[in-house]
Amino acid sequence: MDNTLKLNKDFKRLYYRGNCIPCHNVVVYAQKNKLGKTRVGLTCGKSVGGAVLRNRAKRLMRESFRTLSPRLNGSFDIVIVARSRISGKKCDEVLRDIKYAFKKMGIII
RNA sequence: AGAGUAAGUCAGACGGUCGCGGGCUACCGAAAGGUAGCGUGAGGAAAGUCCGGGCUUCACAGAGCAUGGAUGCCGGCUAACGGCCGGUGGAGGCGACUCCAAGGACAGUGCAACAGAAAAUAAACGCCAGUUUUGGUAAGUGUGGAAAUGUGAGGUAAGAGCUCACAGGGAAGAUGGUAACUGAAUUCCCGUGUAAACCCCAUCCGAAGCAACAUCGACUGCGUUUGCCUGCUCGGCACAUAACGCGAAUGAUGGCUUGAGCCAUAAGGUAACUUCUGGCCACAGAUAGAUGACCGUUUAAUACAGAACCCGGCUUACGGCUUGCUCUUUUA
RNA sequence: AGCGGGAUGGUGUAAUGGUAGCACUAGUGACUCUGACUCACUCUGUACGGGUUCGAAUCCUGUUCCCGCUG
Repeated sequence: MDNTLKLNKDFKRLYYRGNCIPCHNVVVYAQKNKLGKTRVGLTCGKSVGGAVLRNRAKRLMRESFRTLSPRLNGSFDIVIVARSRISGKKCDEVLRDIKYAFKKMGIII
């Protein structure tokens, strides 16, 4: 992972201006940037569950982004939000959702 | 076989491919850092934040009183505790066993709705004597959570622990025990409950919390020194430059993990626990917060659940396995 | 993470340990030619689990949920 989004204002900018693709388990916001590297932020609200479930969801999202990252087409700011349905899901299903969203936005080829 | 009760233990392991945090070593690099190798990386509750302690800052000569808070049978253990162990007393269970905020109602104040004569200085109805308001008396009176020792006999004008027997309770305290307590002889019949109401007694307690706090640099702000308004004081203005001090907010680094530590043996103790000797540190230290994905083998390995300054407890959530003991039923 | 406060009908809000009250809402009836207003009646309760007490919304304790402060 190249870089992470940390500031609240970056998240707000993406929620306001970025393209939004909701899937079954996650919601993906994305926007092109001119930094030359891709930055990703993961959020996981309290509605997902306790600390164990939230950590698990973040790991699944991070892993699926890692498997997709060699196929990136340019540099983007991406925010992935976990929905409450993600608890108990396997890596395959999360990966499928993120892949579908990325393809639709043209992030990966 | 079923039901129950108590204690203990585990929380997956191994191999392969990719990936993440910290440490050590080597090499490259001016440095930041990078590469390679080695080894390591969540719990029994990490949770709730309910107690206690360490650590840090602030306050503080010392002692006492008052106010406030906490605890409350006895002995022991512990750094300390509201914790643990052993006992005493009480409650529950056929039993194994479990549970108990368990001091004081002869210091004082309060409360006890409704019902009931009366809820605490008992006497309204009643009974008896006497005769028109006086004495004696407490047997009886739909209540209530609680009613003034209970039952029987004697006794009497009527009655009454007034007397006796049995039962109950209080005082007293032999004996045993470190103590809580146990409760023999003797003696008395003596006005309720509530302290998780205020309170009294005994013991303990300064406050806040790692987002504490310390260090560093930069920006900006304020104050003083300085100049001017004016001879002085107060006040106001200027800070372009220099020095010193302070600080709400901001950033970075430290605090940060070796500790009342873990393991094994032996000894003391009923036990909690303590001590000796040896060994280990290969026992997490992240900072938007690291443990994952896929495949295979095996297994009882599934549930509850993720460290955030650190320890000792308590409480709550929850899967499996083992062992001791108790009760019931059936068979031999 | 560290602290502090709270939970009462559908909503808002009272209540010294002793019958849980008020307003709005909802329902039924009356009034009216009909509706509204008004009047009468009714329904719906102390977050959950234990304990102290004769008796807990209240006192004590555990759990759940919500809110606030520090950032």
